[in-house]
Amino acid sequence: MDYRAQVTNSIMNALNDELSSAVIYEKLERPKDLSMGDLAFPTFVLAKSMHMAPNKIAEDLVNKIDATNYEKVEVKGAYINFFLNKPNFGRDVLTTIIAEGAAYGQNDNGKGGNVPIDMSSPNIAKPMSMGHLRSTVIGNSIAKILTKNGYNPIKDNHLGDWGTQFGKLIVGYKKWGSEEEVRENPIDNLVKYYVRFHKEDQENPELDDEARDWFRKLEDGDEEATYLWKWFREESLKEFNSVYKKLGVGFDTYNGEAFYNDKMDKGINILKEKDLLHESQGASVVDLEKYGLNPALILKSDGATLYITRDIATALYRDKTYNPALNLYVVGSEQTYYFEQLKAVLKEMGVKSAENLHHIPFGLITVNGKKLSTRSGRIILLDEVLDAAIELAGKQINEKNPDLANKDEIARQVGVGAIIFGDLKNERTNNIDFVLEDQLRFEGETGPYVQYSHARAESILRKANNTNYNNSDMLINDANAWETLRILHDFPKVIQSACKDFEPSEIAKYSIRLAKAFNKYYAHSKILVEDQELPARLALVKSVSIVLKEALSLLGVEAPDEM
RNA sequence: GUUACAGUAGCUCAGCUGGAUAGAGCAACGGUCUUCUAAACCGUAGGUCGAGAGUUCGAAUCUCUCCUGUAACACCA
Repeated sequence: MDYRAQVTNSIMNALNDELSSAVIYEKLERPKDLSMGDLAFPTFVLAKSMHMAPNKIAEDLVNKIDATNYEKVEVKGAYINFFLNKPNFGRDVLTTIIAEGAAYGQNDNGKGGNVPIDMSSPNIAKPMSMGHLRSTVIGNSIAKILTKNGYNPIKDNHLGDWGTQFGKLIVGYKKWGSEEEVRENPIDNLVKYYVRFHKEDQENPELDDEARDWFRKLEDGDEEATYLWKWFREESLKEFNSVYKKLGVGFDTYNGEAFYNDKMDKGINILKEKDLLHESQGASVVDLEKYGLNPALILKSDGATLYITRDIATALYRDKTYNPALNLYVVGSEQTYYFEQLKAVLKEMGVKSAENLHHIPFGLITVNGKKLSTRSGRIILLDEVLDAAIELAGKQINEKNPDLANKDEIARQVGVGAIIFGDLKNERTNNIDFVLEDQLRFEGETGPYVQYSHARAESILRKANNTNYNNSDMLINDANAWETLRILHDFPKVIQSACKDFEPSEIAKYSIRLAKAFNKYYAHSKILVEDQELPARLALVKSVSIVLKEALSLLGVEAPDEM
């Protein structure tokens, strides 16, 4: 039921066509305070045309409004405040949620359209750091939100498994490495070679030439180079997958950069056919002046490809394979300019999905204000952070709920939940200066707080003798429950908005609002009391449980029934 | 230097397309477990919304200028 439309109608009927219903609908606002009602109409807009003071307009108008469907309609200053009929509203909301269950809030706006999501994308032979967490977790959540909105997301782990760094890696491995070392501890040792390479090439710049040679060999299909590349890739993936498992994230495809290695000619040919490629200082560029952008470098002066060459191939492939409704790239905000260039180049090429290409940027993670970088050794290992969180969650369980069954698994859900939720709670684009203690908080507005609220709801349902709320009249006469009911009603709207903005934080904030309202209700009203309203109250608790669990699920966070 | 993004309580952040006395969470101080999980709830304290102009009935929110911070800016990704 659209209560905003109902209020709009009430106002329309009291007016003489001074405003269109669309304007009224849009002008209606939600008062901050419950004491000011549920929806409010500010009369300022009418002041000019009616030549009256807003306060006077409000007083006149309220007398013409038919208030029978409301608890009451009141004037306060220039505002007309509508108080909805709480029992009816509550019954509507609860009936809907109980009937729809986890599907509550689902819509079909996406009409099944394919949405490839470029996400996670760790680099082979480098450890996954907190930066990759962001792309992984944001992409994963957006995929779930898209599904809830009727799209068909395709999570693509666009592995960084190609590029000049492999030349460097091979040089490093051959000079200072050994097979045993890599077998024993792949990523640690590969990183060691890589870091050493960067240290030594400052003294011996000819190392860079060697690295370039090796990368050329790799591109040309040289046997040794290819063998090493494959091996490094395989070992790295093993480690990545254990982290993904811990996080509970999966992918539909792992089409890394190498996958597109033999698919780049097509893009280059289109560029040539359309005469978009120009030579500049020995390299090939596309001029983007009409977009207000610098030229995009497509081929290096030695003819080697670049990131963008592969991204063009990727776009062509996705265009052909998926005919995407949306084309998403969850990549750090430092690449915003690059994606503007990519989009412009694709537009010039006439690639269809360029129009629907969205870079979904997220803020940088720093330590003491400094950027992370593998080669300098300034890095936060994702796996270590997750383990620290899981360990702490385990400790908390031993203190608070020592008899809990399945402790390890729940510690994982809570610890990982804290990290994921912490990442998704705030606007994507905020930068984060990493402090471990900040990540390991389980109180206040955190993932565990929301999980705990859900577990409390489930606990009540377990203790209830019968949960036969299906036959309930769903009528609750309790002011303490009102805020919770209102928030439950908002869920479908929040799902749409989060999808439109590609913003998981909207879901996270919503889940906190709901958890907070429910905890308040829980603290002020006794639920398990044998009276007439018990079934309705249980329906409310069940609804809270359903929606909290679903909200967390949209974030990629699990909701244990006990913790 | 150019461009982009940011500047709100001690700290971390919310404040939707401008609207009613600027909100949370941490941290501080105080209160609430013989009764549904205290990872909770309730209260106290804490702010010239970076500065200044402008638009408007009305600005943390829109426009401009300035200050500060971060990032990007051709052979990395």
